[in-house]
Amino acid sequence: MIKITFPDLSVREYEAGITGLGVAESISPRLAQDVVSVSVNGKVCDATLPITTDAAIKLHKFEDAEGQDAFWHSSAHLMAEALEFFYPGVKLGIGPTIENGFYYDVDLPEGATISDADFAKIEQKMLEIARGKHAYVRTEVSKADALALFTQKEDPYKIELISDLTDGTITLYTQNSFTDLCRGPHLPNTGFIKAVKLLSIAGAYWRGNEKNKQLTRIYAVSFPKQKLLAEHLERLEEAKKRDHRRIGKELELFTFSKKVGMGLPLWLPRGAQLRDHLEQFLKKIQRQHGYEQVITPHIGQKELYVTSGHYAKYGKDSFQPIRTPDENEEFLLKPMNCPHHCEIYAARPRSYRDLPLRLAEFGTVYRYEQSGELHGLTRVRGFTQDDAHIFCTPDQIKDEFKKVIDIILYIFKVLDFPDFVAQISLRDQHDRSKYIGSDENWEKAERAIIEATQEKGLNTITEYGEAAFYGPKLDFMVRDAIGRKWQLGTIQVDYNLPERFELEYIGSDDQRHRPVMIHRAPFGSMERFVAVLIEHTAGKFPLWLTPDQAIILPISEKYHEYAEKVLKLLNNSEIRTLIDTRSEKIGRKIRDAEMKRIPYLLVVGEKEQETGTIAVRKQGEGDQGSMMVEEFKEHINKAIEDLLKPIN
RNA sequence: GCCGACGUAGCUCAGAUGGCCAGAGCAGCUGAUUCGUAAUCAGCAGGUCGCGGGUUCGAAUCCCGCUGUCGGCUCCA
Repeated sequence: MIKITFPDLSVREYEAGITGLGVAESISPRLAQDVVSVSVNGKVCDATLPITTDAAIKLHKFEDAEGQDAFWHSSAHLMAEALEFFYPGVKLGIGPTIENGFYYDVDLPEGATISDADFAKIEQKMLEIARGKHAYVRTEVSKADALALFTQKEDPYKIELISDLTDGTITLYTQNSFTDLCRGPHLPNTGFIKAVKLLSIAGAYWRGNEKNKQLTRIYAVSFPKQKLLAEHLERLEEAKKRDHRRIGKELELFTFSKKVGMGLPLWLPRGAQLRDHLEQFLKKIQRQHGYEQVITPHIGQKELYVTSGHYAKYGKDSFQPIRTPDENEEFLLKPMNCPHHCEIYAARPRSYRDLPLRLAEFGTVYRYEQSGELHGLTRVRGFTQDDAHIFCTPDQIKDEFKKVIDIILYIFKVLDFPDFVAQISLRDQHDRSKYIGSDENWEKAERAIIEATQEKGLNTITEYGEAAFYGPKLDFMVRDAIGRKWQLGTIQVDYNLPERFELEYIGSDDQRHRPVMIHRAPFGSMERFVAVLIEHTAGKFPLWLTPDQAIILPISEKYHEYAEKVLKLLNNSEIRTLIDTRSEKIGRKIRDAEMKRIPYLLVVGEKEQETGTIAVRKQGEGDQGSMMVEEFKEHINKAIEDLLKPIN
């Protein structure tokens, strides 16, 4: 007999060799139906794996992250089997679980194609196999046997994967007619899978390397109940409604023009107004934090970027140089503001007393993003960074860094940004060829970031290989409506540019020293920030409630006098008022047209005149009831305050 | 750049298997209606069917190229 300990620390005894499933059955048959995997001493395993010694276990259902992982991964195997059925000879890459479902990368046989028209039959086949309740059978094999199996299947991808594995740890899983190299864990059998939906198809490079062959990636999702699938699809639809591209169009915030060029946003009056609010808000914070605004031109001589090192790194993949009548002259559209700011720093001798020097600019930059990269406002070719560069002494770095973190956290808090992830991006641990600058400086910079975040008590994740080519960074990532992560705020330590531009300051020791530079942009870019802001505030924040857009609407002339009185009482210059009376011939048209844009409709009629109130209707929310004028005044002021919150 | 899908009036979309002068709703314009309040009534206007080739007696509908958008991959100073 062995002792099994449950998460609530209760203990039960079982025969050695009991499986997780067996344990579940001993508790209740209903539970056994739902158990998809089990953690044994913290390690997730098949629910059918015999447990031979005392152990602490936790049973996982589909609802648990661990359960979901096994469920979707098993579904990937199921999809692979269906694909083998329709595309004999298909070669398989990898088929992992992802955040919302799973995918399988496959190399279709010569000449074969797959498109969304094929999805239905594949789904049908998967369900057909699933209904057979085939067990997922685990086998441990030697490396040689595994290689032999996939050599026979002529699958170069699996062979490559196996080659990287150590002998003795290799397992295969088989369900029905299909065997795959896999670590597991898996569902007890295919019968758990009751609903599947293939979502999309995409090209994906083998092992994520552009130089490798491009495989066909098929995204899908599956559920243990049809209803869950329906709900999932429903959620996806709902999320699409919050897409900033859609809302931006509906609210007339921004647009794009084929003629102007792709990835070059055109801000419409209201979008510009919103963006301006944000700029004013940030400018004010920055003033309080000792930043000084500067303005620099949109172009710079090629030489500037040769000096900065950007030309060598990005020159050929950027907008190409602008020629002038002078053959020897070449200018580049600025892809970043740093070099210009370096030259401002270098404009005169600097003393340690000048530092930290914080130069800020809403600088519009142009980057030639690959055509397939463009995406609404989140990835564009011309955008405005809320940029600033802090020039400081090496001992000021950490402190300055922390102050920037404060600004970013303050902004996120004020704008009620939900979940963000603070990501520390460091060098690739293996390949250091893509970075410029000395190891020593890199290490100093990396340490400064890590310490600053620790001292700020920031929860961070660390990504290796994500650093910029000139230095490590701390990024604040936020998700958009459909779950994609975007980098918004960013802070980067840079030892390189000061060196390349030979920036100096005279220290208290009367010697020349090299300053350190911190790049930072709390919003990241106005475009991306507005995009994410729109998606996060859609439906809850009166984005388009601007102070001049409330309307007073007396229902007819006979109540005009009372309406005048109401107006006087409201007496709020922030509220634009429109009086609709027939005598003034404003009429229904204005009303109808304005209705769409005006958040509050105030109605004054007989009833109101009697009770001394006004009727209030709010766009999209219906009647707010009759209110005393003073009450409404408070109400509207509150709404305006909410709107202006980021500005004050 | 790569894989896949898509591209019809300002917006949302209809237009099997190629064939009467390309349709609807909303928005716009004109006029009527003044109606407790997001779709009042009548009329008008609005489209090189993304662009360019080709097949055909005939193409928005089929083929090719280009371009843009969307979903991914790679990239993201």
